[in-house]
Amino acid sequence: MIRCKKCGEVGYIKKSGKVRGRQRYYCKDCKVYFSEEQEDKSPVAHQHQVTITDLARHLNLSASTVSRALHKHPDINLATQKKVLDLAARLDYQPNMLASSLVKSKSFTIGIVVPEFINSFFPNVILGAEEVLAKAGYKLVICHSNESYEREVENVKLLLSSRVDGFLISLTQETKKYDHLKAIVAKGIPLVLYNRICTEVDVPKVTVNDYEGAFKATEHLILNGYRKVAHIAGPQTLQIAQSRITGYKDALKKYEIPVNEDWIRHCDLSFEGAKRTAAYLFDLENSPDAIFAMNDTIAVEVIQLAKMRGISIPAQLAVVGFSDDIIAQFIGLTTMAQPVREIGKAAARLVLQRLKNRDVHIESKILSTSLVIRSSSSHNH
Amino acid sequence: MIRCKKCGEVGYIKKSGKVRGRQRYYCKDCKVYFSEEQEDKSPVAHQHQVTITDLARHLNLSASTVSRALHKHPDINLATQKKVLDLAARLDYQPNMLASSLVKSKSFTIGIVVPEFINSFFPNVILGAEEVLAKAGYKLVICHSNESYEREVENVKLLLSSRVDGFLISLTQETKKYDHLKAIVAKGIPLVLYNRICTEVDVPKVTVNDYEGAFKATEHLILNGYRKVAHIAGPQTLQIAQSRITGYKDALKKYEIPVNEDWIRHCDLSFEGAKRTAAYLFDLENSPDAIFAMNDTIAVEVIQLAKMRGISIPAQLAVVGFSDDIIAQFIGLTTMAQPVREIGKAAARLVLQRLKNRDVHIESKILSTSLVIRSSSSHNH
DNA sequence: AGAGGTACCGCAAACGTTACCGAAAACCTT
DNA sequence: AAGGTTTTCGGTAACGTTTGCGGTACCTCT
Repeated sequence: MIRCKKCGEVGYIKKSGKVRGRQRYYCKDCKVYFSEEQEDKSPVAHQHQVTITDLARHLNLSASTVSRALHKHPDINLATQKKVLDLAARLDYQPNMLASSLVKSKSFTIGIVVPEFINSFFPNVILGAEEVLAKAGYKLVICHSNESYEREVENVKLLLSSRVDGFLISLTQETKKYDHLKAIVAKGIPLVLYNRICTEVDVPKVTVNDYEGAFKATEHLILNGYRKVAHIAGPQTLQIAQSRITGYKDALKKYEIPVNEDWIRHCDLSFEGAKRTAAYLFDLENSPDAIFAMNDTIAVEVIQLAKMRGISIPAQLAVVGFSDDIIAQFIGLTTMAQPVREIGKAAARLVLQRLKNRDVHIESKILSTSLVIRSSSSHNH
Repeated sequence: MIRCKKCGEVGYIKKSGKVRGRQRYYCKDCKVYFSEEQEDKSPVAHQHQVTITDLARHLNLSASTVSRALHKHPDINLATQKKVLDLAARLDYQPNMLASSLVKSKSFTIGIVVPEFINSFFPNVILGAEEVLAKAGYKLVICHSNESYEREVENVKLLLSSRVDGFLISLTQETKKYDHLKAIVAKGIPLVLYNRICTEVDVPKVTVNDYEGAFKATEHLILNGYRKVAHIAGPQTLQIAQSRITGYKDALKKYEIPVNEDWIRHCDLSFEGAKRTAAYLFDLENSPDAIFAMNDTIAVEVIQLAKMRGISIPAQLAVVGFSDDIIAQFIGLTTMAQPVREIGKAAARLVLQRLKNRDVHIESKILSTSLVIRSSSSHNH
């Protein structure tokens, strides 16, 4: 039984609108609207953190003075500053970044989206980026797309909503549309692509010299006497996969080894995909005696399968990976090392530059790779 | 040459306060303060994202109506709603979470801090937590402390500043003080500890049955004929390290094998520390024939060193790890598997519960482990 | 044709900070 | 001492949203 607050007990109350939780009512006597009583209103706000106004009240100061004191503004008397700082420490005051970012329309955070972080590659990129950003007073918020295009788009939206000041993005293997990236650029927010890049958007990019890396990796196999070199490539959507294929092919051409298209197999970046592709190559009538894999994860799967089938490495089969993932050294995988940490740092430096100066065109950065020779491709190791 | 705006060209202007970038001046004629002209004022705000007020202006509506339309409030005419939604889509409107979190004093984000994420353990925890939280409409913001106590404290402060609604924390190996955790509890913000927990704060915790896991791992070694079982433990500060030691000792006791304190070595969670400790055990006059390592990373280092020294595994030395990290299967490491993903899920569920009902005491959750036997401890594998 | 109801929308306050502007008080000058 | 300076502080608007409350215009009954 709902009663009007003004005319007391009278029941002249009729139902009206349908607001969120509770209903609204109308009293024809008082000609007034009102809503249900909030009985479950928790009596005590359970999460009131200390605010600047609290500090001001305690010290008989204005909010602006407290704010300035906290920021050590020279206009404030040192004694007052000390009083404020002391109380802030005593009450464990934590500034509300939401409010401050809102008025400054700047959040001092950079959003990074990684497609995956089970392998050590992206975590290391993050570490590198964080190092540089921290020095510049920026925080890094990490999102991972889990190799899903939808999640990538969601992540971008989320970060846009959080009003990050800049983006560091590495694409998923399924990403074929780039509207979400273009939207970032259109809004004038600095964006840097790294590792998994695309050519469709005109922003600074950080990559390693994939072509050269693939070339050298393939050359290394050839020079070690392997003539039947296959390549397990990444998804066709990936720019880096394409570059590595070209590098692979060109290395073969240099040594006048015909390219066998059957030995170039695309595969997605899952364990199963890798295993399936490895099996395909093994089962070939004319099977290769060396495999250059797009990345270490795939290379490891190749080695695993080879072991299971009793194929000895590197006698019967040589394997070279890409990245020098942590796991590579444990299983003696020859691999093309990337300066992973440096990729993150470089990307971070580029956003910061862009943040400082939005107008000038900023160059992309191409880092170089280096071959780490281990036992999977050479008898001497 | 600075001139007073009011009295025109007259130079009666004297220097005054010292504000941020520019100076403030005082004109004794006009008796008025003013500051330098902002000449470098960029003519166009370079980052104005579309706001609700923009939409309102375009549609001749009030901000409140637009807000309600975006949230599909029933009070709004469907035609108006559609107009708003369409325009929002066309202009790629992204709600400003800063503002909305501010007024609702709720951010719908949970902060998770991990000590490290080079190994696959914590990334998987994150994946699990995210899955649960996403379903409940929460976002997860990831911070990593890099095994540094200071960074852990900083992370907590950062997350407090970001006004996260809850915390998921796993401690670093150096954490001995818990004031930062107590501060969270004092503020009434839900906190759940997982994996690297401590007993000093009374909050729900998620762990695996470390004692039992260690017991079984040790027992497995004993039952496979190894009598001289050593244990490389984690840092003494870690609760889980202690539990595992107890499990290890109790297993020995069960089979009436005397505990050799020389064979229990603490080590920090770095590669170097692990290697050093392994070397110590190898160099012992009476060296063990089996090692139960605190985690897989250490176990892997043990195996690496053994290989280098020509110690055959498992003939001369058996090794068992803990976690079933990705790497374990590649190198055939016997290990105690933890339901990693589940740890994240459980922790997430606990914060959510706590968020719903702040008063009731919430039970901690202990998940169970299972032994995965591979070639590092058994000839049959 | 009123009267009572409903559908739809706007006003304004609030969230916690920051920053511009101004002003009182304290401090120096002659 | 009187005026000029400087120091130190407060008022206030603004950032973009949300939401309670209230109003107008229309509709639907007798």
